[in-house]
Amino acid sequence: MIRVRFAPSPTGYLHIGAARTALFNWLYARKTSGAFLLRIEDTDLQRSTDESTRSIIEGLRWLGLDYDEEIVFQSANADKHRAAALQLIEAGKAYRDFTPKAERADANVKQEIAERARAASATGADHRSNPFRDLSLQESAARAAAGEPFAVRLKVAPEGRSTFADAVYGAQERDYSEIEDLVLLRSDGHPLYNLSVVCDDIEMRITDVIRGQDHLTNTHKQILIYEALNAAVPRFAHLPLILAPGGKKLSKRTHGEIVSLTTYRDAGFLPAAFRNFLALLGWAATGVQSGSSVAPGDGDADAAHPPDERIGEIMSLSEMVENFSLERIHRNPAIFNFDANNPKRWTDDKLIWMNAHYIRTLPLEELLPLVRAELEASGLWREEYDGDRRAWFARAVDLIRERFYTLKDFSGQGRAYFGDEFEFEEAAVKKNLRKEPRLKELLPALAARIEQTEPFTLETSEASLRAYADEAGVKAGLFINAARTALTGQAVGPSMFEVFDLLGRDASARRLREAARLI
RNA sequence: GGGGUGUUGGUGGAAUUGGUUACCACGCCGCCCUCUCAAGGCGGAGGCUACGGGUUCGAUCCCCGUACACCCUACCA
Repeated sequence: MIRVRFAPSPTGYLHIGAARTALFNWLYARKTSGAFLLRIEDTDLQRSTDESTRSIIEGLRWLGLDYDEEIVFQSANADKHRAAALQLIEAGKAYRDFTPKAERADANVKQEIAERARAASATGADHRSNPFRDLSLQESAARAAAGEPFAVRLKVAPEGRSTFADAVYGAQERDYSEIEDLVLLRSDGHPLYNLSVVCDDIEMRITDVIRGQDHLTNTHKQILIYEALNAAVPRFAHLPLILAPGGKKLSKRTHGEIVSLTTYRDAGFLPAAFRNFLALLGWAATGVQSGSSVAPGDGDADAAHPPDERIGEIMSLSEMVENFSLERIHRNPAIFNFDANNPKRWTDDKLIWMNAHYIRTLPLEELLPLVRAELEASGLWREEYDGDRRAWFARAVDLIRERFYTLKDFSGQGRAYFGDEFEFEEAAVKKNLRKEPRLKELLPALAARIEQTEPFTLETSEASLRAYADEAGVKAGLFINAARTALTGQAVGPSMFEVFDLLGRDASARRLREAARLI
């Protein structure tokens, strides 16, 4: 059985790239009827926080990615990792390195690495020239027993090469001479990343490791550890990275909240929409695109892919699962567009479009609870929306959702539909009310007509308004636009008579009168 | 310094294991619809498939080189 895992380190919020890795692991598990496990890699005690762990779990729940089995906390396995390292020493596959630990500042590691490499090539030193590499086991054990601190390094063979077939990137190989004797255990006894990952993956019986491409070259080192431990090597699939605009690495540090999953949740994105968008970063469901190569009148040619069976970009979770395959993941990095300085289009255009698409096409029953949550959060929710006015609420949401991009719009632009306290947009007041001074008298008169309209429906409200426009000698459009601003505070919105009908006679008339005061 | 991976219009992707005018979505522009704005429908602009060679009757697709980007190279993860 296929077993995959998502293994984030809880050192901050869950970001976009990690979320996609989780999604792909989940899709693969569900597609293959395998297991999707969650492991929190909290070995870096300095940086790991419970809050991050909670946000990761919340993020997965928000995305609808349920995990099987108990969460594994890597820190709980540290003793096992240490034991594994010590066992490798006994087996002669690792050695104690008594070289004093070199202190280095995080800031210039890259530079230091390059300098060290240059120096090494100048002196002819290679990765196997560690003086403690061939120390006898007895002497090594004796020095350790005497209390001398040591790190544990894996003994990498001087000759040969490591190879593996990546499900995405294909055949990979790396000469052993490129790989140093990697440290398994720090001199303070703390197990290091590569060891911990391998030990845990073995213990969790992971069959397929699906993770970011940034680990592609690390994989060779991990394979060496698997081999030293005599464990079966899993299959690997590396995912192309998601980059920031300009091809830069996505980073919490430089890009901040804008790459955090919670930002999108809090900004009113739908999990289904966000998931769909993420799935398209680095993966295409199929080569068959809706609308492509359709020969009109040639029914047979298209029989293999009837229009409704073609896979477009909009996919439900089950469609994603159905169509998912590692083979269709491609190799080049994807850029996730965002611009913190552009309030209107602060994140990827396609993501915004997709969210709007979901808002307007989701079955109403699925959207309603999401809108309810938004209204509750902004104090606009009323219990009657779930009781007497349930049908009204559904109709209101259905009417206004067409123009909305995020759930936030229901409490923002949509505010006037759910209560009397709303703001007037200055531009709308200017354009639709103040531009025609006569409206100061006409609006209350129109309100009176509205009040006399019986019954008050979509049709009768329109008839009344148009009739009064004729009498007053103005265009109906003047009243319609003025009414839109009077009733909703805005210059844009649904068909005005729908709004009259929805808000009802009394509220409509009242707001028309009140708006006259703004002129 | 070394190694790895990648490069299709602004963005995400497609192109049936080389085969006609490189396709779709988002974005952009225009038209239609119209009480506004969206949505929807229709149409358009935008690419010498990073660049330079090679193989081939033919290359987005295969090979080599260059450039650029990213990743790894740490007693970080």
